[in-house]
Amino acid sequence: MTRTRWLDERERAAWRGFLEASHRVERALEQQLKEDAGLSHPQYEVLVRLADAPGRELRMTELARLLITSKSGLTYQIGQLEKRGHVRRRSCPTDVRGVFAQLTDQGYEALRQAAPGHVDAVRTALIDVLEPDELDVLARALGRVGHRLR
Amino acid sequence: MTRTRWLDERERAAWRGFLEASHRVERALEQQLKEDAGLSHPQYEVLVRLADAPGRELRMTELARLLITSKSGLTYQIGQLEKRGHVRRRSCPTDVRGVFAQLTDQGYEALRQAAPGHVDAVRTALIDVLEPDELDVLARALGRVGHRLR
DNA sequence: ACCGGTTCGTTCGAATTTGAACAACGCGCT
DNA sequence: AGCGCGTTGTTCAAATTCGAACGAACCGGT
Repeated sequence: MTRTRWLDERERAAWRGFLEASHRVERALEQQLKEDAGLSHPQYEVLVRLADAPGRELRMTELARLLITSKSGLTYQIGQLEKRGHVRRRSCPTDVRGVFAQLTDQGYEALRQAAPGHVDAVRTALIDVLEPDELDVLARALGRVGHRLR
Repeated sequence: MTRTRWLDERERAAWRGFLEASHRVERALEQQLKEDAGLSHPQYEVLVRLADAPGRELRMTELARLLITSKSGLTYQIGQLEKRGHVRRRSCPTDVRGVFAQLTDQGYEALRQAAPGHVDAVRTALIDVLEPDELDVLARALGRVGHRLR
């Protein structure tokens, strides 16, 4: 066990900046989505992932993995979205245990209506605040960060 | 109302990278802290902010602002930390409504013990994954992002 | 066909978070 | 001094999150 390598000025700035940015961006998006579309950010992400998937459906476990959430948490959110008719559950033909979460037409429509406001918010909060070169560095660096934590 | 400016490839990569990184890093830190120190990340941050403050104490509202959390949420967490003896409440002399949250010696000690493991985790998850120049860009860019959302 | 070890999704209880409502107080202006 | 408005911290109910436990089902090797 070696002595702790504390963060120097630059590292501390990067860490604090990352923390504050992620909290504030999350907060801003949450508020915008709830206000304009009646959706939480996790719920919106569910719709996005399903819309991008073949057949607009994904297995629960796979979806949970994509959303970086717990299985039980996803069960709850899918339940909520099912109540609203945005999502439907379909049992997997090849695996009795398996369950597909499938985006309904109504869910797709909800996503279509929510998307523009959300993208605007993402731009306002993050993207349009960055210079083009910063954008690339962010994508590469944070992509690596996310990748190494899988 | 102009037509929506959707995200192009680079922007999408930056956005997704940011989202995934923040979720995974948060998750990794939460787990490490809970496991090694019995503290949640929010709780750890409370201790840090108090330790850095003059007199090791801060007003509730000010602390909530620093932590980017709700006042009610802070009330809860301070209650938890008070139970453990890490924090004590002190009423403000110049404002009857005011309450100082003050770090106890025991709380300081808990922070001292938790800090090395936490810093290690921050390095592993984020800092040591970045190149020096990426570190600077991150600090500057995300610092701006956080600042504009205040 | 049959174990042993995984994997699947849900359920359950506990912990946490939030916003609204609230009571009490400070502050500036008349 | 008194009024009006903003602030302070807490309480409350509701929503959300997580991990552990669970029953059920899959899968590979025998």
